[in-house]
Amino acid sequence: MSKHERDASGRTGACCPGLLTAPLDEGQATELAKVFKALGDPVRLRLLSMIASRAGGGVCVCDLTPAFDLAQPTISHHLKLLRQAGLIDCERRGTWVYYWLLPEMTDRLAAILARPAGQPLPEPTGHAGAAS
Amino acid sequence: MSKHERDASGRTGACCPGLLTAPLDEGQATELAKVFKALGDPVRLRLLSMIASRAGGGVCVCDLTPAFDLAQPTISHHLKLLRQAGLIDCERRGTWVYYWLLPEMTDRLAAILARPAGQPLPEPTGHAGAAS
DNA sequence: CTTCTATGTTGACGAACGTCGATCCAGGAA
DNA sequence: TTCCTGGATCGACGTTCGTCAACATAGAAG
Repeated sequence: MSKHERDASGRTGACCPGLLTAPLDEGQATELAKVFKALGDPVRLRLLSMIASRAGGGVCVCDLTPAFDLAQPTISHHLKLLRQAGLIDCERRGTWVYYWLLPEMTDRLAAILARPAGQPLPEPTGHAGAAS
Repeated sequence: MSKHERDASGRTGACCPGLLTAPLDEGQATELAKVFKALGDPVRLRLLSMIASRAGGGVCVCDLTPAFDLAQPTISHHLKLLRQAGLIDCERRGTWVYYWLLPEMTDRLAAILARPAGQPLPEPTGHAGAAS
């Protein structure tokens, strides 16, 4: 089921030291954008969090669907996108299909968004007083 | 310039301990999805990385535009989306407009995507041998 | 075999998105 | 003032996305 259809999963070419330290090239940006785009939908975010927070063995689709006011094919479609983004994987066990998180991808995103240590935070020029 | 038009910047209601530990509710998901959607475009990712990697004082739009094969209004539009997502802010200095990163937002995203410590990684039930 | 249930797939529709040309606004220079 | 330049806004176009109903598929149970 998780055969050859991952688009932006494993290899990025490098370890991606973060997009906050050096401008990333077009290829990296395109690949990363696919994953972020997969996260750019409330339904998929909730699906991912429901799957990720169930730490054991995987979550059955039949547990996910009733949490939404959406038709079953819609849920299936969102799960497919999350899978193609390399964020989750799935397996059929008898009648049901179970999904689980691929923490490598979320780890990678977290590392990319985190700044090295305590980046200088370039001397507030008078602005930067935005978020609470 | 950075007045009242941020949509998903500051307050989330809580500190958001991460979407990997507990299923997030509809409101949190909707708000988070706006930010991830802003990151879900290669051009915006490159813009953000170019802005973020210039640690001092901000980047002029005139330094950003020539890096893309896009018309100037398109770049302006992408910058606006990044600003509405609370990821960057800008200021006019004379003739030019300078953009800079709002690290609070990227910090928040990184924290949300990171798992608490070394999450159990739920005893591979036979699957989980997917990636690489 | 047939039947039932749980999911994935297909095709279509409206809405949102990315892009552009044209235009407008803000500042600096003459 | 009038010009010019950097950047934002507007309106429109084609593409992509989210959603659904209909259908297809995979196992389990008769």
